[in-house]
Amino acid sequence: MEQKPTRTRIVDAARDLMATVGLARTTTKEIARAAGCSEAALYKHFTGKEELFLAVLTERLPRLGGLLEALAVDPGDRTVEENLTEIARRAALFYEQSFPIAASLYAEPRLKARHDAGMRELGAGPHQPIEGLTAYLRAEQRHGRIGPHADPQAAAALLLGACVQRAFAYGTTPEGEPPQPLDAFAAAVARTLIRGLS
Amino acid sequence: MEQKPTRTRIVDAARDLMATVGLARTTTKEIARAAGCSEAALYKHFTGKEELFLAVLTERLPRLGGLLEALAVDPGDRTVEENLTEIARRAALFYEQSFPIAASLYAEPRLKARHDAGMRELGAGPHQPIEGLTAYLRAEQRHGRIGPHADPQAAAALLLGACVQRAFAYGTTPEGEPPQPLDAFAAAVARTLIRGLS
DNA sequence: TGTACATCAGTGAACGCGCGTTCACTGATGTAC
DNA sequence: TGTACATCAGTGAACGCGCGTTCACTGATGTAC
Repeated sequence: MEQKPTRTRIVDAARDLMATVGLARTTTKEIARAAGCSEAALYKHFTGKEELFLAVLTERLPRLGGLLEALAVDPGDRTVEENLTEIARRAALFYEQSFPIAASLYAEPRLKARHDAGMRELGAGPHQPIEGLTAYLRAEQRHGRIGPHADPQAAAALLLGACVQRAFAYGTTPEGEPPQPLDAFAAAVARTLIRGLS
Repeated sequence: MEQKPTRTRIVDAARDLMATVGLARTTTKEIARAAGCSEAALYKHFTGKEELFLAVLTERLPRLGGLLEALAVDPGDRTVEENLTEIARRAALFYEQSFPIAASLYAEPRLKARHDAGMRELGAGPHQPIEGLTAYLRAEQRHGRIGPHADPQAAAALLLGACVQRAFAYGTTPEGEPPQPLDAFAAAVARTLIRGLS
């Protein structure tokens, strides 16, 4: 049976523990146990625990970039509502996965600051999806498929905000299940954003 | 000079440390130092550290309930857009304050679970603002001030989501300043939510 | 009034534990000649 | 081919430190008679 490289197993193990037992209880001992190596082995691959966590954050957290940039370049032949529904669907999934880990960084501001700095250097970070979606909406606006007086940035903040909020508010229910299935949620927010309250 | 009761000083000190140095570095030693008492004194008022944190969460985190429920009962004589702008303003301020602390609970799922359970018992929690805003929007719908086919729940998720997202994405910038002043942000999201993208 | 005792908020010093990290070492693999 | 040495991923055991918690104690206040 094929064995992945030790470094990979370590980073995977750390990521899994962060997602399940939380940053505070992700100790070197537990990481080593889950990765099937000694604690000392961690220090062959990382200078210390903080570097290991940074590796998890940069190498194992999903990105949302792709879809948004692709759409901004070529909106395709789907309707705006179809596109926004798909974006909401993917964004909600993305935040469901990444929010718990990203949020836990608030408990360790030093680690968070280092991660934020690293992200900024790559031009990434939590503001990136907003900018990507804003760019897509501007493109649609140029094509005349959304109104000339609409506010793409506000619209992007609304749509992605609803997706973040879903992860934030419903990681809280007893068994963590949101009140509304993903597809219904995505369709409802996209539709409401487009039509407004009139 | 008047001296506040020791318990109050302890909870205040813990809250301040959680907000500044983060949950992980809020140690009993630092709390005692900031409160101006001995570490042993903490255990005269709380059975342990976790109980102290729960006290901070239930006694020192702001609530958003009031405004929303008041509006649901009596929408007043302001326009829907004026009301939503004010809601967005207050919600953004609310999340700015409470989000960093609430988020850091993801690092300590055990503490988070106990807090969530306590909130649920009080009928509170992060879903409460959504329900409150949904109720307000339904009231406006009955008054005919928003369209009969609009989706109040989706609209509530969008508006409050944008406010959460603001706290989440812009706690990240180098000096933490959002790109848009609060009032402009609130006006833009309220306006966009009402008018849609047409 | 004085005296004896109870109560209670708060303390200084210690305790044990679990944590991140380091150390001397091993055993497998590669390489020079 | 065999031999001597270098390299390197990984280990078991130990280390020191900082943490949350406890303990025996103090001093102020209240109360019964």
